Amino acid sequence: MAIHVRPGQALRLWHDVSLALVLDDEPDLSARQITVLMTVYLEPQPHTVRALAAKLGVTKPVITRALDTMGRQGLVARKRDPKDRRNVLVQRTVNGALFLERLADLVIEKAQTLPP
Amino acid sequence: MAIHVRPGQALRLWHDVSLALVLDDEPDLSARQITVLMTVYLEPQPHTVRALAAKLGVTKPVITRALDTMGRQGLVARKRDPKDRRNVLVQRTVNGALFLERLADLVIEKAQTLPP
DNA sequence: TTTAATCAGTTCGGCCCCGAAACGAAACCG
DNA sequence: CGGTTTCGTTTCGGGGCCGAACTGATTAAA
Repeated sequence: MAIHVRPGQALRLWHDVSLALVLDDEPDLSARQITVLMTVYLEPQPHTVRALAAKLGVTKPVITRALDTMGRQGLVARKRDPKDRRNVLVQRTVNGALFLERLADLVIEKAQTLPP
Repeated sequence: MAIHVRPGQALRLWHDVSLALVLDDEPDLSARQITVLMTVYLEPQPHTVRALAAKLGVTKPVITRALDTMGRQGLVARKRDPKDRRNVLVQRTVNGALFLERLADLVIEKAQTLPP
């Protein structure tokens, strides 16, 4: 079920959602942070720091810091891998699921009200 | 011509586009910066610093700094309003239009390849 | 014409992120 | 075992963005 959009609609959609994210009072996530978050929730588990860094094309400290920040906001959680205690498994949380649910609703709402 | 998307598709679309933006080597724009940029290109001119700040719900220095950064990258230009020389008019550039054209293409491409 | 209002920009201290490099813990391996 | 690799994290110096407050320029009002 491919979705067809025209250029003006694509830009308008991206603008409207971005503006809504900027306007709400929660602190803005950076492009990298939100990409980490969505990867954790959309791609199959498990997620390690190393794998996330490779997938985004960034260094490991970037992932560590993103997990610090988003962990403080309760959007993700860390857990040591019991099989190999060098690994850290990034886990989903209720808060994170709710955040992405709201983002999805926002995209849907803005897509529906798109001018022709 | 409203566009209908389901939650999983909305998140997948946002993720795929964000990941593509993170992966390319150009420096990432912040959520505020990209919102300023799109507002300038999508909303009717003219755009002043004060009006942009009000529309995004941020302070004026945020807009000034965003214009500094994006001006350095050639995405927008500043021009004094000849009618009222206190005002700065934010103007579009070829580079900025190209950037947003690529963003629109990215959204369209990711929307087309969306799983059902 | 002097005063007040309204622009955008700058300054300030504080905070967060950046990549490269060094680090400690854990697992592997000869 | 001891040495090496592979984890994630921390440290470091540098740079950008943050809002509040202030500055300088321009316009409007009295």
